[in-house]
Amino acid sequence: MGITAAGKTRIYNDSPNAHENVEYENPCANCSVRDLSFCNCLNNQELEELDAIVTHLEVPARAPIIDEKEPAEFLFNVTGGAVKLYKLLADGRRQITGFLFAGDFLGIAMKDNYVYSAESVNKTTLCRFRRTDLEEMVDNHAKLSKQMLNMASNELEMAQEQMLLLGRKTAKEKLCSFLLTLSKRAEKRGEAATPIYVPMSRADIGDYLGLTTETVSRTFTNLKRDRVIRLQEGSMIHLNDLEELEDHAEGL
Amino acid sequence: MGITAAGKTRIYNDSPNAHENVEYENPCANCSVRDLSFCNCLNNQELEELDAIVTHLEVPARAPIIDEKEPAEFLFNVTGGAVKLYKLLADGRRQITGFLFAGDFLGIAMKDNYVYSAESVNKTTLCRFRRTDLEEMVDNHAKLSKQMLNMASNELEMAQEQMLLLGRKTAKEKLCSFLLTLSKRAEKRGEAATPIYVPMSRADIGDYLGLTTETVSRTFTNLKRDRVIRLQEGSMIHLNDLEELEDHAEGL
DNA sequence: CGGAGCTTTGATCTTCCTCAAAAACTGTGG
DNA sequence: CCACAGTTTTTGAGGAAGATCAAAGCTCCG
Repeated sequence: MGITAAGKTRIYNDSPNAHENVEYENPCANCSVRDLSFCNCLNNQELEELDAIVTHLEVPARAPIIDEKEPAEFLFNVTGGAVKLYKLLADGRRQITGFLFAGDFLGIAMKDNYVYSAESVNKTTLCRFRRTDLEEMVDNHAKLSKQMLNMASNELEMAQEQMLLLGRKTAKEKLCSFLLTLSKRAEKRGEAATPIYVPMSRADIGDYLGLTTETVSRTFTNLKRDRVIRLQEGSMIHLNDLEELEDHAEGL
Repeated sequence: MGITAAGKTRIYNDSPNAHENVEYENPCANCSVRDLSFCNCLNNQELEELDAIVTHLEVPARAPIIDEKEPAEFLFNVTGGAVKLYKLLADGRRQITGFLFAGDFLGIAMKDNYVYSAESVNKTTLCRFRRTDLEEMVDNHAKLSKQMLNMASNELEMAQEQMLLLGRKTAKEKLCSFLLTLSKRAEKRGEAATPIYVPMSRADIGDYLGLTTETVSRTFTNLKRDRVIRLQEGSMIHLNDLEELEDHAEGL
């Protein structure tokens, strides 16, 4: 079951007052997260082409978005909220392979079938593209193709960093690396490096770092005790000393 | 120090009898691993363009090829042998992020500086390209760009599978998954699914699977005892039952 | 106010790591 | 072809990080 399931999603275009809002005339050109997204390489005319094939969606927390092994009909761009990507083993063990935030693209590494599942972490907004539509557009716009390659290259680098984390870091190093990465990504989106918004559960963090919920919780407790971090209201975490955190992340 | 270091590498073009061998007239067109490589999408004329920018190298076992953080001047295509890619932590802990074999490309995920190091496992042959040369060619040939995106996409999928392995699998599952992956890749290169050639050391395998040398060795011993595998001459490993191995790899 | 789900804490257990030494293999020179 | 030095692999004993099992606190909502 994907996000097309009835009752789980809302399509912006269906909203009763869409025609009243001038922004809906050129949604892509006026998109607030465009300069974070793959489409920032397109000019206004090309953005209109994109408008013609895009559907805007909003999904609640914990809504399935794609399912591993299902036909890869749609690709997405995250415009708000957060998404987790994950793979499962037969007995239910789960590995979260990444979190996506505003501006991140979902579906780069795609065959004819999805090779992982995706679920929203909190309330999330997405641009949805039919894969065939977007592929056609990529074929006709070399800069889009270059952009995609660039994004794939970045994801690959992040994946390699995550392999180092999963294979060789301790629980404390893993958690510090995670917080630091969230901080750096927030900065890239134009947000503050601290405090950072950490909407995912302890279980999600554990499944991302190759730890159990309990170990994540205990490690958080230790970091609080050692005044490395401070938990704040509304899932915000303050990082007391980025340099120190960097050292902890590398095992120094 | 990279493969350009004196005494470490031999450049085929420099071999004294290069002009005597008709194959050197159109090396790329006559390349034996072309249908495994990125360049299989090029026609004969384009292969000549490629010939103009390629250098053929041979490196012995355990030769450094690229070093993390050095300027990314060259990209490579592996034509024979095996290469390991790895990242290091400050205290020497190492994570091997992948092994490359004939037909595999080295350098997809590249910024201006290398983001990982690479070293030959055994005697290895490579095509070397200056990054600027290859990028220019990619810019002028849309099918090359598409090919690169495809390869990046495949690597990303492998990376995600490896994250699942590193984060959530047991030692036995890790080793079975590793052997099975080697087998499947050998098949893709047109080799037999078993026995498979496993030239890397126990330490390398450990650093790839997030285990110690000792644990790898012990797990091998168990697999031999349980008649899952049989070690043969010359680093060959016979897989007794691929289906059974598949089950062990998934924890079934 | 009450209940479901999430987080934290505690006690115990297991897998894998570490340290150590023996065994097997590799390549080299005599 | 063999001896031997260096390296890699295997095996063993003991230890530690993190997993598991269990229960108590919190939080968020209806």
